[in-house]
Parts: sequence; structure tokens; C-alpha cells
Amino acid sequence: MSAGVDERGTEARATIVDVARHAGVSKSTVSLVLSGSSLVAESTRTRVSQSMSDLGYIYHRGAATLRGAKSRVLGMVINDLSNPFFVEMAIGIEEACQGGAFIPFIANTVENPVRQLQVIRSMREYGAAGLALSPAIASSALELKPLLSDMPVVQVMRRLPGLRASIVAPENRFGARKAVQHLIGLGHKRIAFVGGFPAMSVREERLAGYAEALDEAGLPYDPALVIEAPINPSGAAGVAPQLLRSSTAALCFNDVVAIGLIRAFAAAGVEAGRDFAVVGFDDIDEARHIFPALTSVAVNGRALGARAAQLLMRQLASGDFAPENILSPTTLVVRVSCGASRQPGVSS
Amino acid sequence: MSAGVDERGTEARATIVDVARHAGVSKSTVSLVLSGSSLVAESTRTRVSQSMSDLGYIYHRGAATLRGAKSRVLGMVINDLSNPFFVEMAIGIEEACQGGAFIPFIANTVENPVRQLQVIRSMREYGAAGLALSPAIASSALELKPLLSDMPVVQVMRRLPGLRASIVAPENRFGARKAVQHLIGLGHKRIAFVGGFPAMSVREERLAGYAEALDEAGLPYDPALVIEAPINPSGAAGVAPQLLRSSTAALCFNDVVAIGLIRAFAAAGVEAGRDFAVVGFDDIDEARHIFPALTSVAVNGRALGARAAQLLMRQLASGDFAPENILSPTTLVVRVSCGASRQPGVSS
DNA sequence: TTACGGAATTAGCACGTTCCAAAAGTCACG
DNA sequence: CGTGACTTTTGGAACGTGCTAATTCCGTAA
Repeated sequence: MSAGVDERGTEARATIVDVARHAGVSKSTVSLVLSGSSLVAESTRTRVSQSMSDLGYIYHRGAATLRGAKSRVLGMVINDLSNPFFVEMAIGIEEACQGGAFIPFIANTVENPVRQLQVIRSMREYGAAGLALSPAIASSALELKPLLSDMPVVQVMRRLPGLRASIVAPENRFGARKAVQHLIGLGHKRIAFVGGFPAMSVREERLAGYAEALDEAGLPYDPALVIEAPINPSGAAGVAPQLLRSSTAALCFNDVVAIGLIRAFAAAGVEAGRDFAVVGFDDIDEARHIFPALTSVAVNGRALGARAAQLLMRQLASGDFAPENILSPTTLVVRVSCGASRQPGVSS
Repeated sequence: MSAGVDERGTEARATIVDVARHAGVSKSTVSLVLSGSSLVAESTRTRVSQSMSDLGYIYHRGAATLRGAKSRVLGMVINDLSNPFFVEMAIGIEEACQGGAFIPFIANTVENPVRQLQVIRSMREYGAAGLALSPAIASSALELKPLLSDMPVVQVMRRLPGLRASIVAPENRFGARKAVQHLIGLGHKRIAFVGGFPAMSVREERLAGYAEALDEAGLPYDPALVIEAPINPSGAAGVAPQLLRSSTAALCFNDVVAIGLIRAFAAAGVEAGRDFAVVGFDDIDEARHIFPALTSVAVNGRALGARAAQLLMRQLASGDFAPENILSPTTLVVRVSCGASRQPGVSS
């Protein structure tokens, strides 16, 4: 009776009390119907349900969480949705949530720590039950820490040193080592590592694997071959000439860098796999399709995201938020860009 | 005094009252500080702020909206984040929100109407102020309608017939017409339209432009040349043989279909632009990079998203939710895949 | 008849915030 | 010292829901 105006107006949204009045019961009964309690008689349940749809009732979750009910929202804070790898990861998280009756909300921080702070704060303010976080590059664990207390947090893919939170990440070091071993096996002596900047956890791990493989093979670790560059196609293009001068092969920080590099090479008449060996990391969809097809260390972002979500949901169910570390396996997928079917170029 | 336990515990989150007590003021004053009111003395403001960070206070937006405050959350309901075009659109919305002090939350419906319903319901329950909606394919306006009353809703890209909500969309018909005119200008007589299914609004519009251009040129509209297919690479691959038999050129529903087609052709030894003319729609980033480079009707998803967000924020500011329609221009970007530099093949 | 027990329903407080009206404090002026 | 004007602070009633404990209803056994 208090709701039902058809055109837009100031008509307040129907509340549980309106529904109760409309159905001729108390608000407690309506609350029981909402929570699916078996206490309420079948006839009452249908009558109340009817009233709810008659009035266009919408549950007010703010009021509910206020009273102490648990929220079913998982926040996903992703650093860069324009990188297909992170999109895959987000989709993996979403898929896993569907099974567990959680609703994931995504926010894109665009690698901006300030925005990341805003976004996490918002998610907490709105009562998210847990967080899957892929931290922006220059994040400060100190700033984040107070925002993340008393809620389960899983860091996916990237890890932030000072943060006491679970980690779900690929075996970066192992994967990088395998990739460099492969290049060494093809006869390369001067192998570069391209992309990213110091203090990025993923880069450090991959770089460690790179160094390990060199060391195993008795090759020197030459800092001049470790080349920093922004994680985007033009960043890669910018260091292409330098690479050609200094080395015959490169392990790239990730596929975005590798693909940027292959394209920059192509524009200069250099063909990856024939004139220069390129290996990527992540194995995004495009790696399979680019010419020449990109050899890459496969991570399976979807599975990674799914594991993170499962861990989060398990922690929420048990109430035990003690940090756990999960390492997800990586495998080298050999295609064309590493020149596996050829010998490395003779020109030094 | 009630907060401050370091390890995880049952310690309740600090409330505005705790802060007030800690700072030696009333909760009303703290509330004023939170809202940035100029009423409160500078010295008091700093003292209260200090108490807030001392106690690790987190604003409880649920309680606030309960009392009647406006929410600053915009919901983005996106049908398919694995399509780069929609990712671009989402990023456009996000960018626009940053200027307007709104926080966008993304949800991915994976083209699943049931999930879409859940997601929209959740967003309403959590008090989203407005919605940017790119409806899933088989959405029902009837089911959606009651969920969307009394809140500004903008349909981006796609439109759902029965829905009374604003629309921000590209000039699909015009763009498709230009594309087909271009193909006709190159001498093609048998031009197919590939991808999507009936009842998809975007397809209907693009198909209308296709038909218009044929009609203008006096070419017959042959239903056998309008080929349905799922909007993904393998869907396109499935109809490639049929296309080769029936036509010499194709306008694809979008770039995802076009790229799938080009790859399927390549696998069969058919080169787009030389043996068969392919034109896409949307002009996603990959269109520029695939071989041969894809001729496509550019939409600029980022700008489209930005316009949608701006419209939404304007409506929220004014309180006037009357539906508006915004058409965003499209332009044909000619590259290689349409064979602009060659004549169409002589083989019928 | 009363007593009992289980099923179904309800009253009412609590949650953390905002907002209104009102109170208290401060200052200058006559 | 009283008055008025202005600045700053405060008490308390909402807001919509969940939960606990209490109440009613109904049928059956003593």
C-alpha cells in the first residue's frame, strides 16, 4: 500500500515491514522466509513470496550486514585488465565463485597505488567478506596493511613483501629456469632478460630462475643483459635495438613484452625464431596466434584465479585466516619464436 | 581501548562511537569530520582524524546508506570480459568515473542471463547508485525490469527492446553500410554477413546497414549469404568452408569473428585480402596486428564506455533519470584484409 | 479435564550511521 | 554585565534487518 507507484517518484523502497503488512504476518516471519528457514509453514512462505514480488521488494543488504550477517561478496582487485592474462585470472576467480555462492566484484587499479587504496577501502566499506588482490606495481605494504586486517586476503600472481596474507602464484623461478635451459640447449651464449623493473616480485623470481640456469651452464651473469622496460608493447619496442646489439636470445618478463618485441623486430626486418630467439612468459591466448608463434612458459591464469578463489572461500568457511602459500606449476610450451628447429644465428 | 588487538581475534571493528570516545567528542562531531563539513574546528578535525587512524577505523557504508545517504558506487554489468572490446569499454567507464568521485564495480555475466539476474540483484542489494549494463545475449527485459526501477540505467553497446533505459551505442547501421559500400566499390557482388544470431540488437543494426548498402547498389539481398555463427573464433571457423563456396567477401559481425575467420582461412591456405575479402567490426587492438591486418569499422570502446559513465553520473547529479539515446560515430579503417589494393578473385 | 510438546509465529532490542533541533561556547558591542 | 550574532558541538530519533526469547496454536497423552 505504501509502494507501487509506477512512474519514477520519491516512493521509498519497500521494506521487510511493508512486505509483512501486505502478507499479514510479522516482519520476523518475513525474515525467516528470506533466510529460507524450515520453520515457516509452506502456505505462509508462498504468501510472503507473493507479497515480495507484488511490492517489488529488494533486500537491503546494508541493513543486514549492519546487524552482523556475513557478506557474500568477494572483492577482486586487479592491477591491469588490459593485460589478457589478468582477465583470464579474473574469469578463473569468477568461475570458482559461482560454485560457492559468492559474488565477485572486480575493480581495476590500472597499476595505480592511490586508486588501489581507494578501491580496497571502498570494498571494505561495503563489507566485502574477502579479497583477492593482485597488487599494483608500486604498492606499499605499509599503507595496505591496516586496510586488510581481520579479513582473508589472497595475493594472486604478485606478492607484496611486507604483507601477511596468503599467496597463490606460479612457479616463476622454475619456469624461467626451464626456458633459459632450453635456450642454452639451442646453443645460445648471450641471453637477455627483458622487461619490468626491480622490486617487482614476479620479475625477481623469474630473474632468479634465469640466473640459476646460466649458472648451471657455467655462463656468466651479465647485468648489461638484464634490461628494464615498461610492461607494454611500446616499452618492449624501445629496447629492441639494444637487444639486437647485445644478445642472440631473450627471455621476456611476460608475453606482452615478448609480443611487443616480436612486432618491433618484424618492423625492422628481424624475424623472431630465425634471426633472434624470443621466449615469453604466461602463455596468453595470443602467443599461439602471433607470427611466428611464441614459445612461452605457460601459467594458466584461469586455474590460478580459481585456486585463489577456492582458498579464499575455504578460509571464509572455516574462519581460519592463517596465510597459506600455493605454488601453481608452469610448463614450457615450445613453438617457433625460440628457433627450436634452427641453430642460432652465426653473426655474433 | 576497545580495539587494538594485533593478532586476528573477535575484536569488533571500531565504530564512530569508539572514535568519538577516543577523541573526546561526540559521535555527531566525528560524523561531521567524516563528511568534510566546514562546521568543525580545525583543531578538532585533526584530533579526530588522528583517533581514526589510531583505531584503524573503517567507515561502515552499510549503516550510512541505511540512514539515507547516497551511494557512490556504479555497477558495471558486462556480458563477456574475454572479448577485448568489452574490456576496453569497461576501462573507459572506469576512467570516466575517476573524475566524478564514483567507484565502479565490474561484474562479468559470461552471457548468462541467470547470472546476470543474480549480479544485478546483488548490486541493487548493496545499494549501487546506478548501472551500466551490457546485456547478456538471451536477456529478458521482463525479468530485468522490476530490478531496474528507480535507478538510472544505461545500456552500453547492446540494447534490450522492452527496457525503458538510456542507450549509448555506436552507429552500427551507418558503419556497416560504409563497410559494404567499400566492398562493393572493390567489385564484390556476393558479399556475406557472418556471425551472431537473430534477436541480437547489434547484429540487427549491422545487418540493416548491410542490406541498405546492397539495396543502394542494386544487389539482391540473399538470405543464404547471411550466416549465423557463435561469436568466438571456433564459431567463425565452423562456417569458413560454407563462406568460400558462396561468396567472395564478408562483413563480419565483429572482430572476434573476423579474426577467427582469417585464421581458419589461413589454416586452409586461403589468404584474406588476396583470396577472400574480410571486414570486421569494432576495431579492437588485435585488428591492427593480425596478418593480414584487418579492415574494420572502428567503434572506440573506451570512448563509448566513457560516454555511458558520464551520462550516468549526470543523471545521478540531476536526479532526472529520463532515458536518453546517444549514438557514437563509427569510421571504416581500411587495412589489408579487404583486399583494397587488389581486384577480387576471378574465380566465382 | 489438564499437561505436555512440538510447530509456527512474534515482540523488541541491537547494529553504525546521518540529520535535525537545540545547546553551549566565543566574541564584540553598547 | 547583558545582548545578539556567530561558531562549534551535542543528544537522540530514525533507517531496515537478524537474532533471542517468548508466545501462541494445536494435537495428543495422562
